[in-house]
Amino acid sequence: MKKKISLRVIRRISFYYEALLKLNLPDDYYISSTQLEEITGVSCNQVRQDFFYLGISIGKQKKGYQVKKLFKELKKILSIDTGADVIVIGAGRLGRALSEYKLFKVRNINVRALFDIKEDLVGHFVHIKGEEIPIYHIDTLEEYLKEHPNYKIALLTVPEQSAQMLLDKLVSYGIKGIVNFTPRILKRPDSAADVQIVNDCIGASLYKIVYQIYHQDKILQD
Amino acid sequence: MKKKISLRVIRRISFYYEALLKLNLPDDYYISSTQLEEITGVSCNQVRQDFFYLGISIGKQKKGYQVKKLFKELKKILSIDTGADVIVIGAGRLGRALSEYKLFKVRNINVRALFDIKEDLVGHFVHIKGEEIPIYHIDTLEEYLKEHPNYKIALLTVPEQSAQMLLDKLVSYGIKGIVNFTPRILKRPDSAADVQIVNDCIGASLYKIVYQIYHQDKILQD
DNA sequence: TAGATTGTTAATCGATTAACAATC
DNA sequence: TAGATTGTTAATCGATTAACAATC
Repeated sequence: MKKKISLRVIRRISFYYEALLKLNLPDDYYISSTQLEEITGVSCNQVRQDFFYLGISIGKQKKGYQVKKLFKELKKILSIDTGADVIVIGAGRLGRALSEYKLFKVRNINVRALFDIKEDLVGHFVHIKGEEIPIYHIDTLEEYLKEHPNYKIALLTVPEQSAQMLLDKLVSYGIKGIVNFTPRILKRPDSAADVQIVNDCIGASLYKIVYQIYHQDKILQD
Repeated sequence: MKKKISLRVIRRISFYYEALLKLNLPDDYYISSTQLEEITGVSCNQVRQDFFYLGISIGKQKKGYQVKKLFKELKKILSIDTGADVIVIGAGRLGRALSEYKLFKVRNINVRALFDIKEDLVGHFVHIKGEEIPIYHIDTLEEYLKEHPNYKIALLTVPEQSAQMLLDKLVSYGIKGIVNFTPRILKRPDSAADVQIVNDCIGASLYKIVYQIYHQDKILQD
């Protein structure tokens, strides 16, 4: 039996980490699950359940969790000290917006290069706080990944027509994790059981809001 | 008791709709839940359960669902004929990327205007297939919403420091649904129980992939 | 008729919430 | 000690999967 980690747990762990970062408390301060509830909106029971599930048992009764220790545990789970290198396939507006996404830096997730097929993008750079991330031609992708065998993760932001083809290529080049931001549901090639693929549905939360606003008549009152 | 609609159901309904659009089948073709499974990856049991839950009972035994009727039902749920008008607060890269997001058009979700505080953005336009969407100064937002009282939904893509302040303003101006794309968890003002707020966590699926790739050692085999 | 597929109910699975003994 | 807070188990809730009678 695989121990499963759900997207929701990881997202909450991110919340705890980011909230803690923002509060900028002294290392030896003790924070309780109730306080974490106040700043993250996640119930204190859920907080403790998450910690229990992930084996974080550093709490002191009557005090809470020492900020220094808690940081260490959260960083471990989120691989923040190791960091992660990612490449972005598709240098359109979405690809570039993701490349400069602020929270990726906080999480030590580093976009190393973008790839596109459009000649007028190739050769340019995306500027991120002093750093310049190059846009390469998609034809050089295989070569690039041979030179950087430790880059394991790709974000896919290409037009949907070429999405599945590029996913298959990425897998054949040795990529192990792909986040699909295209509107098409992509499937993992049968040959690649060890590759993680997540379909990220960008509009989903908006669609829910639209439903709720335009179907209020149908929602019964409590 | 409110009948709750989960984000997941709405997302799957979107999948069915988009898949059907792409296939471009004749109106009188009958598609089965098994076929829907093949093209969307959602199990046929889940498909029928979703239809049952939402009151779609147009199936014919041994045949399936008539494409024309199914389209009609899905459109109704997704408010596609009515459409939805939205505004975008924050005209940075993410705000502009969302404004031109292709699937919003498919869903008849129309971005009508963007708002920003930066003088060098104000007065410009975001170009979307022949349409030009204006970027206005944030100070004109109240006035703008008075002129467009039927615009009920806002996407929030501003820097996190000003996020909660702007959310409160949006609510006070009469906005009824807000999708928060900023990295901060925002809370609904106590006064506004009827306002829908969804926090959209952009990186979450990437974070899950990072976890799985860097913690493979910890995941037990089946 | 025999086979296929729906609509619906029941069973299972997973995630959240509640409860509480332990103890600092 | 009394009060507070953890770690952990149990109860609840919700979502998915499985099953199957109805029937075209």
